[in-house]
Amino acid sequence: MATIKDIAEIAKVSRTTVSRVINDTGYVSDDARERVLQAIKRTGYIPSEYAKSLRTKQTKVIGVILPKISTETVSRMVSGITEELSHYGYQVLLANTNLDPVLEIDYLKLLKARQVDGIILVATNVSDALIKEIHKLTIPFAVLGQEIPGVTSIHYDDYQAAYDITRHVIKKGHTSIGFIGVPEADQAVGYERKRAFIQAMRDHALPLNEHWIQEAKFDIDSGNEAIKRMFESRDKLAPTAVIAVTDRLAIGAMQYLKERGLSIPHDIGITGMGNSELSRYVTPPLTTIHYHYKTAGEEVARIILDKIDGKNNDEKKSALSYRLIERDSL
Amino acid sequence: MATIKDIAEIAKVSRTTVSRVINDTGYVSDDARERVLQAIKRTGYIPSEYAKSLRTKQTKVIGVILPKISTETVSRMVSGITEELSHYGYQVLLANTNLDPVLEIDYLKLLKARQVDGIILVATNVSDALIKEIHKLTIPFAVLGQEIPGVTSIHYDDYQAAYDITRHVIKKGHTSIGFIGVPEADQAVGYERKRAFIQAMRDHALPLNEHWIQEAKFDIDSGNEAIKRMFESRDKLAPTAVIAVTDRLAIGAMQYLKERGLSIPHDIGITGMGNSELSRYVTPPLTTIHYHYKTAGEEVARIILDKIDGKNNDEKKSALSYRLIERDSL
DNA sequence: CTGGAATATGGAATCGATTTCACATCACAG
DNA sequence: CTGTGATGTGAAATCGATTCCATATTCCAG
Repeated sequence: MATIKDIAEIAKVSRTTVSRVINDTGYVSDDARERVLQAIKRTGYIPSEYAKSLRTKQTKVIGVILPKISTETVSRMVSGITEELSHYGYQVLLANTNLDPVLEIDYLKLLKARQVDGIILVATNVSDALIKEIHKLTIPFAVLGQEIPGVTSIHYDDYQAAYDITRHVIKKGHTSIGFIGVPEADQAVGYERKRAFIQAMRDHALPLNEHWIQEAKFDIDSGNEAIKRMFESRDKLAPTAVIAVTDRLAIGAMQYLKERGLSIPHDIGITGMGNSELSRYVTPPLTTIHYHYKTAGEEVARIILDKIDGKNNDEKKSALSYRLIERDSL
Repeated sequence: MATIKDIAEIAKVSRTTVSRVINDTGYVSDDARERVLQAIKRTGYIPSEYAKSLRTKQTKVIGVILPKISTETVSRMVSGITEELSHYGYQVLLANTNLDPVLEIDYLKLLKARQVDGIILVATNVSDALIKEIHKLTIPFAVLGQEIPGVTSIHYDDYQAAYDITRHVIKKGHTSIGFIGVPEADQAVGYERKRAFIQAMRDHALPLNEHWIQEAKFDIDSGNEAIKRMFESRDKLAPTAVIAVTDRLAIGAMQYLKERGLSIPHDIGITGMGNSELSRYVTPPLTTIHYHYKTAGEEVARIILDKIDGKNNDEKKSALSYRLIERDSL
């Protein structure tokens, strides 16, 4: 690999002048510029980003920490992030934690060592240890998907969305409504959505049957098992509609209902949340909430860039919009 | 941010000794080591990766160029790559080209400037310009998903897989078989799979109807339109089975067939390729080919690491296994 | 008790860029 | 013709680490 020194020698100028040509700063005679440009072309010289970063303290890299890349939600967010950042010459250093909370903190340190210009955390569960570590950070930082006190974050209005969909189900005439949630450690999906469901039911003076409120993990099978528990509870009563906090959960539940010979939405209605691609192509298509994941990625990228530029350095919250998508499952 | 110089001053030793403690090399007295460790803890010092890389010529970063992150195939591959690399302390710098061939080459240069230790290209269409650029590369390089002459690559045995599924359809008793492909610029999915289909038909002395061989793009709607063209050809004949080169194409086709009131697989059978999550949950579930995408990611990561270690520096091809998954759509 | 190996430490060069500063030349206004 | 601002260039410091080499001390074998 050629270095700036080689170019300088070939072009018979100093390294300083080569640097001036590359960065288009200061005064350079046409003659010198031409010789440098020729030398660069001949050697295929590319300036080392590492040496540059060492000197300028700018890396043009944003670290992105994510829980698991191979989910639709996350990959759409990342897609938005990379697209937006690339417009400004920034690149993304990925850190995939695979849902391991220890790795989350490790990666935070690793990214610090790489002196990335900013860090975006795509969050699901947020441990106290992580929050502590985040507050120690001195570089621009933002969270996507959850709300963390004192930290800039883009999150979905999970409460309102879940409230809306519950009200929608009620408006359709249902009074016996089941709920499939996830552990409350996930603030947004687990806690907020459940709280909204319960509140909406109370606000409409509808009864809450404890057997009808089930907790599952994030996968499809888990949704299947959760609704099974609902139907096999001793009191032999079953809801006429079920709200699942994710599409996959809803789809798992639909499997069970079909196996049991129940017709959707005739015998029982069901709704999901997330508008995954899956939700559009199952039979019947799933009524769900559409979140603008990619837009959220773009948004958080812009916020980080603003912070790097020194604008907008204070904490900021923003909730992204959603919309209810009515299909045939309810 | 504290630097090695600060630590040296606090611990009253030279920078050399601090470096020795950090990297656990050479001789350091227990006393000195203790003071350095204390200083590091007190200041929260993290060595700069940039400075280190500049000196050692090792970045511990692998560049990954991909066409589009938000597809299941790619995100599963990336998941395999990051997981495997993280075991060896490597990180991934992502370059998302969003299917822009110009960006592919730009990113290749960008990654070179960052002096990544190796580059993995997840490929769909491979232009000649790109191949030329690849051959100029001096750092470890591997391709995932396509075969490029003279370049280490992991690819799927697309020809054999497509041949197998065609034979499978024929064995089920079908003789009038349609095909939905993609442009042949995509060597693996477009060219090889089509070639295999045609060969299998010939080998079984079955007729090829030109109206029944359609070309589509990669999305679901495109599959819908392709089969529509098949059914609306003037000769009024329709195949009794259709092979689509991707699951999404197959799913688009299924939509059309359902709208037309045809029963799958009774009136017409259909198959996809890829075993996307979608394929399992559509109705009826899709017969398809399962590829081990994540395993492929792990495999290519290991190959790159071997190359970095100097082992296995020569060109290498390897084809990953697949298996036919029979479901109810055929 | 002496010489070589093992232990311990630091000075200084180095990696490849940017940036500050000093200096040289030139043009032109007054 | 002289002073001043614009133009052009390079020497040297700098960023934050690693590493080679020199040097100092200690230890033990012969």
